[in-house]
Amino acid sequence: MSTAAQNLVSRYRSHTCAGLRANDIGTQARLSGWAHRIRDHGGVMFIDLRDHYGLTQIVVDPASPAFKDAEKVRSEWCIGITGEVRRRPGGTENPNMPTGEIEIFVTSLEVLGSSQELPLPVFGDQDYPEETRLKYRFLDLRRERLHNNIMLRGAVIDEIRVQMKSAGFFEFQTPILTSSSPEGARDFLVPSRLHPGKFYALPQAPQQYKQLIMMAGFDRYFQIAPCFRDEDPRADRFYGEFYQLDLEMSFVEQGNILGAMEPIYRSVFEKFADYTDKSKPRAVTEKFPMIPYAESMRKYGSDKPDLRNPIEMQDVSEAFRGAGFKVFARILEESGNEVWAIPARGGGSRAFCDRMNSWAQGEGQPGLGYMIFEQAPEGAVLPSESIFQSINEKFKEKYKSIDPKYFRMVGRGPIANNIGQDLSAFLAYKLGLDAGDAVFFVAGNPEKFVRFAGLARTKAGEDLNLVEKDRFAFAWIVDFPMYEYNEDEKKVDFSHNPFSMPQGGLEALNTQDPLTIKAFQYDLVCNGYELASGGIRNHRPEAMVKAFEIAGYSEQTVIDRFGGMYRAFQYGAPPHGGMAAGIDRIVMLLAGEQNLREIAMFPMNQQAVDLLMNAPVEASNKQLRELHIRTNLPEKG
RNA sequence: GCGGGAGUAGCUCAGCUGGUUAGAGCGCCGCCCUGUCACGGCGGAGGUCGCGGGUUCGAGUCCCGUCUCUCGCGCCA
Repeated sequence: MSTAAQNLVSRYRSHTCAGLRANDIGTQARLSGWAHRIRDHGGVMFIDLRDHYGLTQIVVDPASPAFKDAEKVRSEWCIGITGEVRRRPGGTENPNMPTGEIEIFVTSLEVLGSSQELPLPVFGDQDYPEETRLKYRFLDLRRERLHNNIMLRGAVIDEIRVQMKSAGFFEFQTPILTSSSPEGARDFLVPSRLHPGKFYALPQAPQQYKQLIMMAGFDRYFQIAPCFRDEDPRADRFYGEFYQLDLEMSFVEQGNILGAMEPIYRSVFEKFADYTDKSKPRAVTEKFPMIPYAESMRKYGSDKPDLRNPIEMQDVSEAFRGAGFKVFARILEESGNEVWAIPARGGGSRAFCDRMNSWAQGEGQPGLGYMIFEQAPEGAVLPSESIFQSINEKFKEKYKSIDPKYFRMVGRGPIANNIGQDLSAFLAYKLGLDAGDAVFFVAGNPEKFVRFAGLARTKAGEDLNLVEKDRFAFAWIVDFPMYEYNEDEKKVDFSHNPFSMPQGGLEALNTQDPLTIKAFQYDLVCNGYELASGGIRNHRPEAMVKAFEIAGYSEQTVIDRFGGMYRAFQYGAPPHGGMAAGIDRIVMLLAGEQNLREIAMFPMNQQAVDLLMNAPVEASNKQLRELHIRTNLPEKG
């Protein structure tokens, strides 16, 4: 017997509730666990006894001295029983449970912990309000689905650790009590007792530490790192604390990092692909496509596209410029404005298009223009290939051959009527749409409408059932812009990580319009979630100073705020880069859940309250005095 | 901070246009039942309809206010 198996045996049990099989028949066994389900037939009663490992049916009848005790047992009482392992009578075996061939005839029963009436049943998989579930999280965690999710989480982290180590990474711990970082999210501050008026901050990420580890020559680093951010939560974003697979590598370019990590992410996802259905493992993208940020925004209206949705948007401004549909033609007169098409395969019905239109109005849009495609009726005047070619020249594109079926395509709806059938048929061709399909249009300044266009793409894909649910669709999003224009503060700002290396280095910073500079900055996306984010770091102090100068920070500011790193850059900094992946989101996707609370043991609610532990709470006056803190609360109204 | 949804029994929910005793399933309590595995049958207890105000002969239902939860927006380099 292994040490692990021996450790399971004690005064309370000889086996776990998953341990007994037909070859144990006739032996004495002692089990402990919870009364999962009780079936009392008067003369004979059954209890499914549950522990972490499984279920075993125990049985008592009036011949047993334990009968009286057993009759008192209720759901979720913790009990220990002794009895004889018996073969179940012919025809009463349960093939659905691993222990289904046997049962234990109980001769003694000890109540180890009784239970009040349950606020939340453990049996069954019904949904319950978050508030109840979180307040009684210990009961919720007994339930099969959540219990399994938590075990999955541990297994995923184990697997990541094994993979990272075998890929040559070393695991290091970095401080939790550290210094505030000025960029990014709101910090958690920890008052210093020894330094009155000063504060530590919890790390939003070990960003500076891991770069310093590279300066220190450790070459490859990773950590399952707790990170802390004081921002409002979402279904896919915890309040307060979360875990990242944080890693950094020296002497690498972007391709080395993506090349090192892609097989690891893929194999972790492949390993647990069958978690939701043992007979149907979910497919994982074989080669992660690399999509430039600008292309992702154009095609999918998002920098974290769900690639299970096959819809790709296109700029079709040229079809509307100067054409008969006055609304769009007028919008296009303003420079920078465009018209984008959202092709919707199978969406060619008035009912669907009207539904999309009223959805768009609910999103605060004036509406959503559309066109429905049909076969041209017999005898209709059809456009010719030469008409298509001449329209196509406006798009400055070359098409090799045109399937004649597109000449037979007719657009329906007000927009089609205004731009004419030649253009409508051409749009069907350009978007690859058939009779029975539809296309939606958004017009205006792409920077303003791109978010809505992305939502419309998602909405159409989901409503038309175009999204392939049972797979993990990965992609690298690369070439993020280094800077963006901050409308509120009317200044140029870092768009992502300020420590990223600009493409073109110092020279680009000195010569290019900052808003056109791209960074060696990349995200890993999967099914519409941002799973990881990283970059090649800017390890040259003069380039770092220049990069911050463009965003309006002086060299002295850089020294004050990133003193350790600035200093380290002066002493032989190696080229380096890395990334950080959200462990919680990875587990959530693998578990097939939509909410992070389903994969965390003791999460807070959306109000950032821990209903189980009752946090946060007021500090005592003694604690506050030691910390030299006086509260200054808003007056209650 | 803002917007959507929700709040009725221990739990999940139903309760149409206002109408007299507010229902169902699960759970709980009692009785019956010796082969169930979502066991079954009979009976019972359990409700300030989130809270406060208003309209009305009459409010779970309509109006106003307020609280709580949840999803989203802002925020999250």
